[in-house]
Amino acid sequence: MNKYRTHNCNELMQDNSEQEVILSGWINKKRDHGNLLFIDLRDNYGITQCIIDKSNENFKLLEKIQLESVIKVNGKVVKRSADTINSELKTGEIEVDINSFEVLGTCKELPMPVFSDQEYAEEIRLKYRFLDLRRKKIHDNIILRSKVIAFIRSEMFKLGFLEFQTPILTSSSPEGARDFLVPSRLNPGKFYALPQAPQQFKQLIMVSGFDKYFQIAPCFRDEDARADRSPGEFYQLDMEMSFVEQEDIFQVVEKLIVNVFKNFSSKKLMKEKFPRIPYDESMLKYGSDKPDLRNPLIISDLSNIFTREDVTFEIFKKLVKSGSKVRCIVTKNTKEKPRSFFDNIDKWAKEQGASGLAYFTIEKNENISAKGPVGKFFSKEALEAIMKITGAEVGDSIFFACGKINDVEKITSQARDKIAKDLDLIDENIFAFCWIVNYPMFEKNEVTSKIEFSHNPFSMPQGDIKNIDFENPLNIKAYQYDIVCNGIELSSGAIRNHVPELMYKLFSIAGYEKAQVDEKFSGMINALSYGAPPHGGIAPGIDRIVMLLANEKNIREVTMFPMNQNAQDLMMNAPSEVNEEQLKELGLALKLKK
RNA sequence: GGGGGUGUAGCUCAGUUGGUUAGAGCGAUCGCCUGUCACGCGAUAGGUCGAGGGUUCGAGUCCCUUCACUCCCGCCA
Repeated sequence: MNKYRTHNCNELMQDNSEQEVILSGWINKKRDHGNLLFIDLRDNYGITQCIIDKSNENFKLLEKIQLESVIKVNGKVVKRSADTINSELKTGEIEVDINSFEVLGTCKELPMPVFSDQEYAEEIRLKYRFLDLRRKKIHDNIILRSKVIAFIRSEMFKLGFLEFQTPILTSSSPEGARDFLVPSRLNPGKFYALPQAPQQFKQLIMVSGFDKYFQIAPCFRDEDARADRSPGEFYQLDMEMSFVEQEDIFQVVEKLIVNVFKNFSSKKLMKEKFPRIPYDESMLKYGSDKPDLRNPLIISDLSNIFTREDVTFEIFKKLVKSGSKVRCIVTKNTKEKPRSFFDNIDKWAKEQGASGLAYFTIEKNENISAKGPVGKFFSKEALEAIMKITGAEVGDSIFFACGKINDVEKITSQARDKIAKDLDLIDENIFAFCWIVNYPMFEKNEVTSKIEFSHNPFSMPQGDIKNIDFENPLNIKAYQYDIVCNGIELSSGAIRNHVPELMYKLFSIAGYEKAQVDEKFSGMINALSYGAPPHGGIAPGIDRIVMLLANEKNIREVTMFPMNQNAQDLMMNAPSEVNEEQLKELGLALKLKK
């Protein structure tokens, strides 16, 4: 018999009454009646109420023990009387009458209470993460994460995928995020990089003939944090398949995601076959390539309206003439909304750094007219044209933004979220997935005017390889796709370019010489010239999937030992300084900015 | 790199127009209490008001600088 316990803290029931048992766990809560003491004993599985009174020689000792101490109790299971049953607890029909106890782990005065639903400052939670993780909500989140990952593994094996590990110490790559660098002792002056993703390795696995690969892969990117983005490291369900087209990958991933979300959440899926939205359409209708499809608001382009003679909104007309765009959002039946509703949104837009949002409400007395600060600038015919383009009806309001296309996309995208929130249009009990497809292969850097890869340089361009229009690279689309859920980017993937000549050509457009490509991507470009199968894949973010399933807004709530916003681990004191010897051995000297 | 929010007891927070000795709940310590499950009751301890500087007869409160945490922009193929 195990010396610490005969049962865990969640399994004793009426059937066990009169049994002598041993339980071990943390003291979750004490209720001391002076001559009678209740102790809620907690372990990973649940809580059992234990009881002792002054007739027991241990009573005085047990009374004094700190919460969160670890103790072992020997006692007898007794049925509770009907009026003392606690229906909140699985073990609420019984209690353990303590005979003797032993302290297994003492506990100092707590820096933060464990048994409480209160929220605490992030700093203290992270410093004492081992205490924070005892708290029910986050404890359950971490267990959920484990179950989700186990489920995904099992589904992937069922689908015929093989799991492989890829190197953590690898080479730095010029594209993408900043790398974490690791100095090499045996090769002074040279550095490994931690992988931003196992991108090249998984393609090499395909070239090696393994057909279907997956991995719950750690990825490292040295970029600044956000609520849904851990600094430093995160996990992807990395996968790759040979001899597939885009649609084959969609089939596999849709099935997997639908299974996972149905299994681990009671929320409904808006559609089980995810809508496929071309990138250009998404940018127009939602102003973003990660639209929240729970939000019914749609953006329309009204630039042409501002070239009409019977529209006299001169500021916008002037901007449109010089190449700016006008985009708008229609809100249904908002004519009764107070002036403050509209002004707040305009004020909010200014706070976001935009020049504000113009608005009016469509009315009809004898004729169609527009009510609002800028309503007078629009003729009846112009309003009818706007209504035709946007689908707006009498009683609806229209918000306008004007600016350079990137700026106007950004502010209308944010306004779409903001207005929907203000009008309470978003159903929180839905997961709305979609595929964003047909990404452009290249984009122009606004600052340098150089052509750059817009996503993944290894993606296959669309169309007949022999007839791709390399003269107009910005028109080339790629077999590149993202999954988006409720406005959160869950993953991106692509059909890869497995043709070396084509790869060199695309890299040359982005300003890379052949020799540079050979050097920077030596492993892969070399492999592609020794019989590479057509292949493609995707890499859904595990942390974000669990975050959605756990209904959390912050990724730290589903990460066991996260770092803070400045990429510091407050519990382990990482990163830390190293001593002179270590630096010397690596051939490094520090030259810090003061 | 830039912008916003927060910072008062171990924890969560209140603190009025600048005005006496900075408060509450939880936690801790001590005492009372035999059916609680957020047990109850009483008492005690606990404060560099994030730090530094300034204005003022007087600063938790106003001003400047700075630090920490956090959210956002940039960044994240």
